[in-house]
Amino acid sequence: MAPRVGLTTERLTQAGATLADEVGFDQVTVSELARRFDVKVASLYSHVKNSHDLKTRIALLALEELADRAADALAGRAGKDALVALANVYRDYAREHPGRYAAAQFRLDPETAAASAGVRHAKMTRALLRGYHLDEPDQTHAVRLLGSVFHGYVSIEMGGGFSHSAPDTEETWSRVLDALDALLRTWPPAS
Amino acid sequence: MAPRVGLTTERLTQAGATLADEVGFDQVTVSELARRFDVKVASLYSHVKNSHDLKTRIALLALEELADRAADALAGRAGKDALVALANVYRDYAREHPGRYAAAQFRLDPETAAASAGVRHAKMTRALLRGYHLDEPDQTHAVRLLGSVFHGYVSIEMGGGFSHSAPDTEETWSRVLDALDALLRTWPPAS
DNA sequence: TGCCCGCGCCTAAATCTTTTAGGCAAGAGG
DNA sequence: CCTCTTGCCTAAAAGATTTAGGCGCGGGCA
Repeated sequence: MAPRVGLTTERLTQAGATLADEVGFDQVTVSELARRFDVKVASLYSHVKNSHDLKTRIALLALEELADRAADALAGRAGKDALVALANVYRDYAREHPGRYAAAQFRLDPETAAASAGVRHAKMTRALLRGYHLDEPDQTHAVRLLGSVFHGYVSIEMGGGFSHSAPDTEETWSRVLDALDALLRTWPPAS
Repeated sequence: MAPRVGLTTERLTQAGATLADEVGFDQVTVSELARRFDVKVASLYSHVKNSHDLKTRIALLALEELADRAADALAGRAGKDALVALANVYRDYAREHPGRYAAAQFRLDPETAAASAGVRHAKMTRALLRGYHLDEPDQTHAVRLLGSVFHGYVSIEMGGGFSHSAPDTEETWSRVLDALDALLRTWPPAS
């Protein structure tokens, strides 16, 4: 028999992410992963604590990848240019890697979340907003609005929620970004 | 033994929804449901086709409940009043019934989705937008934007994504609705 | 070179969920 | 009063999760 396959936590996480993209994040199973490595299931338990641990690692991987892409996209851009670039990072990532994107939504316990790349995401959105000259607490409100729109749009679109309706989602997406840009430039005062 | 417990598809769906709120939608299992009815697992399979069928029914139930609440909330309201009311229906429902809300996001196959209360939701959002005098295709863009913000905000908030940051989410929520109202009143033309 | 020891993968086993097939009996309708 | 539907049962197979413990190969020791 092939003596040693060379399992590591990192390889398992990577393979898990690939598997997620292929079959969906919640179909990611320790058994299926073992099958792919042609290895007995129990062998994986030396590298990941359990199924939940595996999923957490995939989630953290996805968050890192997303943050890396976002950082690249924001480099050298400002204003609406940066807004569009960041928005497209999320949308494109979700399309290219649906399983990983779903993983990025995996509910992490607070300590894990605090140590994750999630904080980088928040920082980048804040950096983006510097171009719109919003003071606190409006900046935080805007960060949350942008997060909501990006996540909400992408997840509804990927869930097929916008299908079979008339204007294609491409056009809506660009008009939504126009609208957000306009909104950020003239952020309304508290009512 | 208790001869007949009185299982029906409806009671199972209801109990499944309650279970979802208690333990989370993806912890809803045929076995757990059987346990709650103090009945053997196989007995449930005369009432629901399988696990996926059960979850679909819970999803449809949640969509109906949400649509009913939305219809109530919109009755007699217009403009920003209606906007805030509808937004709060989603947010409150998610807080009261997290499992059901998660169920409402369950990916339905196209035919099922078309026959679901999902279409009522779209119609109500359009009704709301009549107060803002948007013509097609802008109205559709706005429907999608509102759906994205509502869903995105609620799911991030429930996932703890907004926790431990300074301005409380209550304030952000009201400012986001202010912003959306302002945006809809001055919807920017195509760039 | 030879040995040994830890790590990587194994077997075994318990527990749980899903799903199908077939059976018995209680209660509704004639 | 009989029968037939149907509601819940037993039985069983298949797959997932997780733990406990074993054996051999390769790298580091002498």
